Amino acid sequence: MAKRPGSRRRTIKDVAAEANVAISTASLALNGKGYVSQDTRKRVLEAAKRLDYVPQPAARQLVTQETGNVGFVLRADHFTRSEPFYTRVFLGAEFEAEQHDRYVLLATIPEQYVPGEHSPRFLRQRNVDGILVAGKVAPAFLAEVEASGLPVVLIDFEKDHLPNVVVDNQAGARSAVDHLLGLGHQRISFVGADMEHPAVASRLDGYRLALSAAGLPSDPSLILAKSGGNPDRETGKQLGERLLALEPRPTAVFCVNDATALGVLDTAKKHDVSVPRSLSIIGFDDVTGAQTSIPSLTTVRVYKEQLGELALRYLAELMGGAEQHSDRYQRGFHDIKLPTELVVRNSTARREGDHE
Amino acid sequence: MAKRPGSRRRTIKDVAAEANVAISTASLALNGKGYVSQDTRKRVLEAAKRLDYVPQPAARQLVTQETGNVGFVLRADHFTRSEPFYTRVFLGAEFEAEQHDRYVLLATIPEQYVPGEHSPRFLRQRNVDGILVAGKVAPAFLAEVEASGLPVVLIDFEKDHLPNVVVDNQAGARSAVDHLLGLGHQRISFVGADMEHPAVASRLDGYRLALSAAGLPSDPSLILAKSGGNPDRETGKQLGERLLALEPRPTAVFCVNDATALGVLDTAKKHDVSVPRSLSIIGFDDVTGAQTSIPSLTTVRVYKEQLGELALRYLAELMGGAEQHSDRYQRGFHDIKLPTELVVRNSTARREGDHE
DNA sequence: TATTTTTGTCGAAACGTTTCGACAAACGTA
DNA sequence: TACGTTTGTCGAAACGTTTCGACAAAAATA
Repeated sequence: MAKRPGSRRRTIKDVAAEANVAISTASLALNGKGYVSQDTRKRVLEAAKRLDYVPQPAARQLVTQETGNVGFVLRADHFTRSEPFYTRVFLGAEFEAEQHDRYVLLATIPEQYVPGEHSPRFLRQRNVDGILVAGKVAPAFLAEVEASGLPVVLIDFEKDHLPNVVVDNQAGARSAVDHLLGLGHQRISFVGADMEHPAVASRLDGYRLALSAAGLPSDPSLILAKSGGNPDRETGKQLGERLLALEPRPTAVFCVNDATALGVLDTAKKHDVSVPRSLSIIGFDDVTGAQTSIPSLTTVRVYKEQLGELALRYLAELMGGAEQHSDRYQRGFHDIKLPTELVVRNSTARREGDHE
Repeated sequence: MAKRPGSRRRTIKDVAAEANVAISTASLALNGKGYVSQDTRKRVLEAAKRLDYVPQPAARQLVTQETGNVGFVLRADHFTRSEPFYTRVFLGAEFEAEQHDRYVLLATIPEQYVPGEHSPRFLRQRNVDGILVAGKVAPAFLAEVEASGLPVVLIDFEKDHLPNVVVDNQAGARSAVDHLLGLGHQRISFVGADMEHPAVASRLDGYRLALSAAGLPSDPSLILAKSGGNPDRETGKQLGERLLALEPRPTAVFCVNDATALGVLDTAKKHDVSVPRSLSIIGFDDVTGAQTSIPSLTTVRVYKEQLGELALRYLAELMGGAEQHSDRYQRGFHDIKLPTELVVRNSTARREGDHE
């Protein structure tokens, strides 16, 4: 492990010499390309191992004109928010990148993005071969990325025709509301914010679908939504007040995410409304706080690491050979939907007085 | 902004041609090295700007034998914990790295580190010129880093003689306890866990120092500490129970961090002990949740981004010219202590019945 | 058997920078 | 004036890889 101070880094030249072949042959053998006999391949590989040879990325990059890096961009406020959602997505991407022998360069951009000023450095320097964009970002940024001509995959966000990997929000929401319906609830509210966000919109769709599939009318007064803003705990608290004021009061509520669900829970506690006895609450995401709240939160689990993993794999496909790439393109597989899982905890229960 | 599809990337050769100088001269001018006349320097710079020239990192790396990258390593569980402490540290480092035209490669390691198996890829591939290590990590990892011979700076953690950047925990703790003393409290408890952690130990030192400076005896029964474990909210809840059981009950408590402080607050609420009227609570770190808790938490603010910034600057110094480096070394400036700031909110108050 | 195709190996060129050494002009100083 | 030093510029080498084209031996085909 320890390097002798004077020991030069081994190069492919050393390996070639050790294996008694030409440099080019060594390269071929190492990369499994072209015609190399069994015997020499083995000799080269052994020599490489013996010398502890590690190829120098810079040299390869220079000739292949690829950087071996992918960029990962998200909004700073998303990255530093207390629920490490995107941190997990990033780690998933980083993990998968390792399999592809690539590095992930992280860059954050502000919510209010100004193209020239806030552009990620690797974009200006063209130090990446592809880009992952996680979460909602300013349109101006996406325009810039598109203009760069680099392959890009969006994560947890949709825009135009851009390739993306998203949670199956609609199906997830549906499973949540179906769960409530199965518990005998009929008057089920929806709580959410930032309705323009595609993910939020899909979750509302799922809510509506579940209700209509159950033959229930869709009552607009049950849909409590702030059109702008962020679906955070504070918003949940506020909308929780409106929820409790409804007449008659809903017996269950589907919240657009766990943060708002926890906010609604706060408000319920404040007004001494027993959860889940008088009110069932269900969230979405399965954040860390969902397990430790009192009561613990029934929610729809999202596999965050997998989101990053799949996105990177997709991006790798777009970057590698243009053939497969256009294949996928032409077959119209532009988005990948990641299934969710309903996690039943203690914030939901059979409707009071309901007899199965 | 948009690249014409067929347009080759500009090279220094293009710039040289445009400015009518040799490639070597262009390089000199661009990098501000050697002797270049005012006039030609200007011509080269203008040509570069006109052509939108961006040097290709790989080519430079190949000749300088530097990677231009620094590694940032931390434990996965630290990175994904819900308080984005290290995320902020990372962003600070990344920001500063930009000034030095370097990229930061992030790698996480597990708590139980096995050298061969979990080694960050950039360490094996030697794809970094220096390493930042944030937070507590396994000794085996640090040994590996040391053996690699790469310059390293620890952040928020101390080990042996390794250069580090840490919060001035002792002074911060002292300011916290001084604040409580100033409010008339005399019976002040300490709540913490993971006492072997250098930062925790320093905070306890600060606590003791403040008390003895005030002429108060150090009462061991007031020090509630789990020796192992993590100082998290759950731990705070548990130790909170022990705190409230003390006879006579302390009127104030200094918690080793905000997470435990919030846990103590939970317990106080549960037992209907009014905060801050009957019990003053003060934390450390100023996490996001400290502002929104009820009551909001008085705490010691830590400048997380600055921690990363300073660490990277320090590392850059160690990587750049060996002269300055050894200078600092020999002068013994191995650690940098970052000042804290007391943030007074609503969880601390004058001792009941105390008259200034 | 004669010819083409496949297999295996090699030397050399290329990628885009920095830096070394050579050289000459301009500028000091004796 | 003569000579050393500073200033300015340049060509060429070097960094460590991949890949191209040449070549020959072996194998397949006619």
